[in-house]
Amino acid sequence: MEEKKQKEIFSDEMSKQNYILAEEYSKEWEEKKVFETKRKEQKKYFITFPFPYLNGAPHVGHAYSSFRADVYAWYKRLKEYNVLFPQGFHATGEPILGIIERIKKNDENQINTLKKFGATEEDIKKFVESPKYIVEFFRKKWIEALKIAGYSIDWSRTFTTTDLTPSFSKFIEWQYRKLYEKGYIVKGTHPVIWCPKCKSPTGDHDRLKGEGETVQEYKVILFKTNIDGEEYYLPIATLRPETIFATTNLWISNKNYKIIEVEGKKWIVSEEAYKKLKDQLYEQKYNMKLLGEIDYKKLIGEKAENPITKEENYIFYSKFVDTDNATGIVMSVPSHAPYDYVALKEIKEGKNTETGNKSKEEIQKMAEEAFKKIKNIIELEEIKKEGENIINAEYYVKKHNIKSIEEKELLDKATKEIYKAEFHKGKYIIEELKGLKGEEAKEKTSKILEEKKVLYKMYETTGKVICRCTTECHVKILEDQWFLKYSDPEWKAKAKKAVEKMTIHPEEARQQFYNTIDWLDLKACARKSGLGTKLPFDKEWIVETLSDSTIYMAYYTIANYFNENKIKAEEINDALFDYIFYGETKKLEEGLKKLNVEEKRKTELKELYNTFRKDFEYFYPVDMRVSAKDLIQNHLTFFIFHHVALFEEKHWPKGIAVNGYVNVEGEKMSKSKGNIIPFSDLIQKHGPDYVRINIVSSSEDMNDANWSEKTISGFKNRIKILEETIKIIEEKSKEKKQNNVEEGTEENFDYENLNVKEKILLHYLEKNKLLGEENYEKLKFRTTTFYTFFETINELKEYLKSKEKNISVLKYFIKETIRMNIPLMPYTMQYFSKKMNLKNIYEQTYPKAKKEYSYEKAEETKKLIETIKKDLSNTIQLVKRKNLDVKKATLFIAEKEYYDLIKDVKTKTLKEIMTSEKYKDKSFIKKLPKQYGKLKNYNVAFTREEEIKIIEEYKDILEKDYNIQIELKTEKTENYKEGMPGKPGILIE
RNA sequence: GCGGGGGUGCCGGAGUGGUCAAACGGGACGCGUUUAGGCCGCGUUGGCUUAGUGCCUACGAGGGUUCGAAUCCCUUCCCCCGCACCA
Repeated sequence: MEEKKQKEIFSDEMSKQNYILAEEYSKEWEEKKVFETKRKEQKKYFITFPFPYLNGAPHVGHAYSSFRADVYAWYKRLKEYNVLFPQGFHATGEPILGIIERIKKNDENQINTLKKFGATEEDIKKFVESPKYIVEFFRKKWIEALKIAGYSIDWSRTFTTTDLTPSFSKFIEWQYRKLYEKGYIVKGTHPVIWCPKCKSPTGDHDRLKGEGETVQEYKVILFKTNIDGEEYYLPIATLRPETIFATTNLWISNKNYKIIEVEGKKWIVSEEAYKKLKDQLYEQKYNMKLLGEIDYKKLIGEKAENPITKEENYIFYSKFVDTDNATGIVMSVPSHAPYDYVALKEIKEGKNTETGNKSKEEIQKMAEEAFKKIKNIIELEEIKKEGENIINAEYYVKKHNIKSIEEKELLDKATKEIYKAEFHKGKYIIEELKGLKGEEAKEKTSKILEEKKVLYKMYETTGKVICRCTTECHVKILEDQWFLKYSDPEWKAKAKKAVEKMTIHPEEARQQFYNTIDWLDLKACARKSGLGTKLPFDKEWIVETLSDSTIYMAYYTIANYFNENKIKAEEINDALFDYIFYGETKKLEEGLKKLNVEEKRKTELKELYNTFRKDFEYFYPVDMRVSAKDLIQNHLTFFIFHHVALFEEKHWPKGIAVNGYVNVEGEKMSKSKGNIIPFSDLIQKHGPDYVRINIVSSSEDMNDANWSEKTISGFKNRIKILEETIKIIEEKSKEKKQNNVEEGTEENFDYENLNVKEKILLHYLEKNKLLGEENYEKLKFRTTTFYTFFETINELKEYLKSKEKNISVLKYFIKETIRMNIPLMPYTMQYFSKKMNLKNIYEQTYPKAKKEYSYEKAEETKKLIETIKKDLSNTIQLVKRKNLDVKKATLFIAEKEYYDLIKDVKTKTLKEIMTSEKYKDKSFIKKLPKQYGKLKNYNVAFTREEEIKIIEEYKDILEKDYNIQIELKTEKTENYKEGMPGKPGILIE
């Protein structure tokens, strides 16, 4: 607190006031334990927000979702629910260890970030000693920030994952043993992008280069060859095995190759390939062994046999062959691969530099021979149009004007294009593949090759991937990996059922959940490094981060007892968890028996476990989980999966609300832009309520929110209006007290005797209550704010322009407005509540809309006044443009007959009206024929008398708005300006 | 590539068949209030026109359905997000 005081940087007095209120009330609420929720008779509402990761302090990005959760919690409290809103913290996994690593390496970025969040040099030194210090540091920051910001969190139930909370680890172990028993956890192998130096999978965020690259499966096909009388195999690697029907030659690089043994055959592969195959279990699966090395020169100009066509293909060198890609041996299909086409053409033209043990002429001759073999096996309509015998690749090479094998960019482009065209639109014209589509041709070819036992698989990255440690990565197949079996159809079906029954805001998100459930496959659920709980049935492994954060909400229901030391982690076991969550009495006895405690304690514990069971039954399921949309594809869906796997249907989650991301001043947040504002800075500068309402109302549904400082003024200005109104009320009641007049309450205004302005004020108040509630319910807080705050206060603003103000009405209006806006600005509303003698905000309810205050002509009255205002301002502008003084406006109410006329138009013909005696002398009758059609649809809401009365009443507001004297004339006088019903004539003087 | 969501005024964003030149919020500008600033009030913010009016052009682009489309259908271009062992 001390250091905070020093950097008082409030944007203005109002922000400062708000912060001071926050300090006062948050302390008071904490002391009174206002938000500590206990089981009671009242209906409950359990709302959660995903626990934040403790590798940083909260920033503006966290503010949005978490404020949404809190606004909803406040709202449900106003709706008389016993709201449970707990908050834990997350520390499982690598990131915290990552911080330590980076500090050790003196990473400036990291150190600056830590300092930005308030860490001192001392702190940073300590962080290196143990992750515990980092966790403690950030947890403190988080709790401080959330408390001052007015979050209505039950802190008695907080905890941090990992073995920092041993009882939680026990809970995770229970979960995993259960899933294992149910067959939802299985062992298997899995290819990952791997850093050989770090000896760990290299995720997107760990990459220096190659973000977004994934694992790709190459087909490896054996071409038989004979060198020095010995049989060897050249394993070519390809993504398009179906083109094997049109090979002309093979490509190798100019580096020496390794000779390896695979399933008893001698393969020739690049050195890099050998290492990769080793990591892809070739030793285990195919008994791979390294035999020796072979000079690439020996291979050039030799022949190898295509296993399908049995044709002999020459082996050539080409520059484009990368020994670090797949096997380092490539089959050449010049008809369908631009690289092959250009490379072969170059050799044919004698541009080849590496001829091995052969002469240049020999190689050139061989190339000529190979070139003759080029033939299309896939036909493309658009190329056929150009001419019969055009080779597809040739066409694309010409299209891009590719001259040499060096033009990599163009070649890549051409390769992509031809592949796309052939895959989607190509027709196979060879016997074996006739009539097949792209994917089918691939499959069929693979099948043939498989039968011939010349087909293998190899994994490669889709592009170069370089680890942060600057090592190049490749694909490794992880063995004995633990997986969650999200592929299980029954499990999927259950998850879908849960989604079906769930309340989801916004509704569009539901489809995304279904898609995710369908798409999820085996998911690795354990890793070897990082913080976390050990996998109970295989202690080498640690339960992976995302899968240990799926059902922890259940732990909240009992966490307080562990926090209060009523029970220790040793005093719980699987059977007892079973009892808490399933209520099996048998399990209670069984679990207690297993505990290594005294009998006396067992009796106490039995009592306690009964309480746990009751608490769990009372609070579960989760009623609403509020989170950002990026978690749909992972966490939130896992949350559903694990619940349906482990809990009874009545305890499945009931609601999920997702929201967008947060932009700052219209820009994406990013470290490089430096626009990640720490939460505490925001609160300090603007005051918690203004931060809250400003960000929560900036967006809704899945749209991205925006943090903009400018918009805060809109809230402040309107709060000022409320303040001023309260001041008016206070002054009036002082006056009354001095005069011994009894103070007015909202009950003592007589609705029937209120004037139109007041009725309208009340009408909109009641309407906004209703609309506010409707939107609160759906977490559409932007719309909520629109009604409960802007619209409501704008109405008030208009009313305040009146000369005479009904204090009782104002009092009622203010009280109801306060109640509507508690979730959006709790501290301010608490302050106003005190001033208005209302209860504390946490004891209040959402104001019920009073039907009897709805005023049927409200819309019409508003329209009438708006029309007059618009006409007045238009006319005044026009007069002013002529540089004339504007002092007075006279409004002429249309003649009485005009009102009759409008009625007549609806029922009578034009002729009848024109000839009517009644309108004979009236000037407006001359215009009637032209306007007849229009007038037929003209809607007059009021009688002449009503209209006069309304305008009379609004005279003061009009005078104030235009700073002009207004006179209302109901008779035709000098300078008469003709108007219409609902649209008086105007004379400006 | 697959899946999801979008393209509206100076900006953010309402609007999903007529009441739309487009709510609401913000910005800019002008006027009023004020010693001044802030706040507040009024107004302007596609073009032309006008004592409170009328017209034209507009809701990514093109085409269609309709008496009538920002809103429905088709085509097309563009943007954002996710695609896994990473939290």
